[in-house]
This record gives sequence, structure tokens and C-alpha cells, in this order.
Amino acid sequence: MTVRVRFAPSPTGMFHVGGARSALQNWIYAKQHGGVFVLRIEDTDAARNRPEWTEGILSALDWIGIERGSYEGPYFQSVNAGEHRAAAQRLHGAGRAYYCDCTREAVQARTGSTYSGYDGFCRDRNLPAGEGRALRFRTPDEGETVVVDLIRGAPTFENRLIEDFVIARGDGSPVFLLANVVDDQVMGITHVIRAEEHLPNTPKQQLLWEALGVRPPVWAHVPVVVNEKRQKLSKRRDKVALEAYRDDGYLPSAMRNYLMLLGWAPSGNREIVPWSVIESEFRLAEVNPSPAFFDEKKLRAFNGEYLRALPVAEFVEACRPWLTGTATIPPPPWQPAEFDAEAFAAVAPLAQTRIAVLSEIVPNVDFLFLAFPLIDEAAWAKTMKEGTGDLLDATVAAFDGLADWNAENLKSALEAVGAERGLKLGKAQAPARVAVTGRTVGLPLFESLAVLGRESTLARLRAARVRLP
RNA sequence: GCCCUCAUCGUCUAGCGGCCCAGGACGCCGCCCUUUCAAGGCGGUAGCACGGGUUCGAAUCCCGUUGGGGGCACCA
Repeated sequence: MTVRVRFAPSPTGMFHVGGARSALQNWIYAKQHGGVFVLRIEDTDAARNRPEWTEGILSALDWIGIERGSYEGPYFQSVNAGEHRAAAQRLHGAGRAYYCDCTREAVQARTGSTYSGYDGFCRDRNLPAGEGRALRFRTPDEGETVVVDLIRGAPTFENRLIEDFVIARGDGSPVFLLANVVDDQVMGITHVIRAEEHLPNTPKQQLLWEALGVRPPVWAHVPVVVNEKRQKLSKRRDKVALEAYRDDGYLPSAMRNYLMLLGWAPSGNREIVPWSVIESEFRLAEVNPSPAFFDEKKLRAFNGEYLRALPVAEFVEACRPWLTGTATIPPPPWQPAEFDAEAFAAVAPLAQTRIAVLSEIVPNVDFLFLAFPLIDEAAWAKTMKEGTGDLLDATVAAFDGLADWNAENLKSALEAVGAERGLKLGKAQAPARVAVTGRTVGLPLFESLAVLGRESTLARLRAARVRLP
């Protein structure tokens, strides 16, 4: 039997981090078993699906490295509408489903205030099909439904507690539950790996599989990803769009590595490992059944490590979108013509150990490309105290007299200026740093000044001197 | 309300009856290095939810309690 694993995102514009993890797990599982990974978009109504949503899902899959061609699809649930209806009719013909004209209010009125499912009012009324009559699946009154789950063992559900649920609406259109099962059967799906939130629906689906005369698939319900309050990540509350992380400057390699560690760990006290190790060591059955918190701090730390591991040339290349701006990444504060690729390359190795996400490159290097630095007023107030005028004057004089403008000379010049005033280099460099970069922290100063150049450096120091009381 | 499910440091996890007075990572806190900030090095902080069993022996097995999460649509 060929393994066919089905992944099913919802048809919405953005792609969830939870979805990304699930996609990765599905993909690996299929690979490990020489099977096929199938992508199917969960829409029962083609009209409400928008092409750009699908494109969003696909580009997110591209980004985390599930290359197109390594999976089947995307298929759309709605293309099988004919089979869905036929299946509904088969179930009705076999007496496994019946028509019902109860409204929600009517059921509520009969069962009392606490709703506990449909009461079976129409079970034996033998209503013929008709406009406004929904088709309900007749659930067994006895026995139990055992869901065989790779991660959870065998959750068991009492059949009598499962209500007669709707499989087709009053207008004859199929409902998700049925459509989903029929599609899985049509596509020969053998494994369904999805989030834990679907577990309570699984016995219903499994009953449908059996009623349709097909052996159910193997299920695997992975735990949900939660926020700091331990609630399932929500698009409204939480930052969950994969695209947002991409635009902040997270590396796809770091993201996928981190995602796979939610609920699982590779052998040997390791966390940051090559993707090949994850692919060969990952075992779906070993996934921890309890929910995992999506910890952005740890993701950041991972990303920092991945960034530092990059060869400098690749790091420079990776920074480019934030240096120029793209459709989804805001442009930097300088004009495109002001950007100097050579200067950036010179300073890139210094920045590489100082940023954790790529977007942070901008405030580290903006002083190089702006005619005048963006002055952080808090930094100014903190650094430019009385007495700094003299220090700046001396710094200008010392720098101005330099024959060779390089980091080494700049450093010893300022060291000498500081020494005359009983200041350590750490203190002596502070005003110059604020004057030139506008900030109190940043890349190593002398190397930065060497790249910035004599003229610009001196102009900024003098401008700062004028601002001083 | 009903059903399902989960439970090791703050967080992600290792552990699958003795190797554990519980190991790693992130975070946090020190120290070292140092031109700021990082990076790096060294060290530290902190946990088996609770109560019963089973067993010579339990973080590991069983039961219960408590707490958390999810699901209960003519949505997907």
C-alpha cells in the first residue's frame, strides 16, 4: 500500500505557523515512508476561494523549503462536488441517513436550555427529500468508535453520545465533514496528520468512512501550538502569519528547525541541527502529545545562530531586501541612490554578530548612507554632558591631523585624547559615536569611521560641537 | 452542561522501573573578554502538579484529585 498523506490548510490569505509545522511533519512523514504528500485546500464552495489566497499558501510553503514538485496538489475540495452529493445519496438509500426539517430553535425548545446535540426527532419520520430539509447521518446507538492515532493511541468514543449530524444542507450541498471524507476516499488517502483540535470530529468522520464501506485512514493528531496564555494560536490575537516572520528577517532554515522542535527533539542534546538530521531522525509517533508554546525569544536565538553561521557573502545577500525594500518590506530611511554596496560589504561582518533578525540591519548601518545621522535624543541627552565640547574639539583636531585614515590610527588618536583627560576609551568614544551615528550603541566605532570617511566624519563631529551648549 | 485530551525548570525538551538527590537549550543573573553593543568563554538560578496504590525500587506503571487545552453549527 502506498502511503498518501494529506495536508489541508484552510483557504485564507495567510499561512499560520501551526500550519507550517503541520505541513513540515506531513511532508517528512510521506518522504520517510516512500509515500506521497498531498496538498488539498479545504473549500466546499469554490466561489469563496480566492486565487491569491492559494498563492499565499504556496509561497509560504516555498519559503520554508517544501519545494513545488515534491508534493501533489493543490487540489480543491470543491472539485469533487458531484461525488459528495452521490455519497450523500448512497447513505440515504442505505438507510444510514435521513431528512430532517428541524430548525435549531425547535431542537433547542425540545431539549431545554443546555444544548447536547440533535435529539433525533426526525429519525423515524421518513421525510422525503425536499427544499430546506437537511440530511442527517444516523449514528449508531450502541458500541464505540475507536480512533487509531499514531500519537495518541486509541481514543475511544461512545457512539450513543455522538449526535446525528448534518451531512448535507437544506439546499443539497455537502457539508465539510462529508466532503472531506469523500475526497480522502477519492484520492486514496491513507494517512491524515492534522492538529489536535480535529480529534473530537474524528469519530464522526470515521463513522462516515465505515458507512461508505471504506477502511478508515490512520490518524495522527499533533498537539496545537499555543501562545503565552496557553491558548491555541489565533489569527486575531497572536502574531502567527508566516509571512510576518519572513518580512522581519527570519531565515527559513531557522524557522523550520525551530518549528520541528515544538513537541519533538533530535537525539543527543542537540537542537540546532542540519535539516537532513531532522528528516532522518524525526518520528511522528515520538511527538509529545501536549501543546507547545511558540516562543519567539527562542526562535530569535535560533535565527541569530543561523545568521552567524552564514558565509559573509551570503549574509550580505540575505540583507539586501531590507536595504532596498520590497513589496512587503518597508524601504529603509535613505534614498536608493545613497546606498553604497561596497561600504555595506565592508561593515557587514561587524554587523553579523550583532543582529538576530535581518530587519535589524537597517538601524545598524543607516548612518553610512544618510547625509546626516538620525539623532536619538535620549542618547544625545545622556552622552553630551558638560565638558564634552572640549572632548569633541580635541577629537576633531586629532582626527584631522591623521595622515592615514584607518581604524587603527583613529583608535590610537582617540586613545591619546582620552588619556590626556584621564578617560578610558569607553568613555572617550561615546560622544564621537553619538555625533557620528546618532546612537549610543552600534558597530565598532573606528572601523565604522574608517568606512564612513574623513570628510563625513569630521563634518558630523563639527555639527555636533555646534549643537553643544 | 456534555465529550475528548494534556500534565518534567518561566519556556521547548531528554527521560520510556534502578544509569536521575533529573540532562540539554532559550530566557534570566553573575564573572571573563572588550572602543559601545553584540558575539564568544566560564559559572549560577530554576522542575518531575497533588494524593493514593503496584514494586525490593517510580519522573517513569495504575487509579483518583486538581489544573490547563480543544471540540460540541444546515463554518471550514
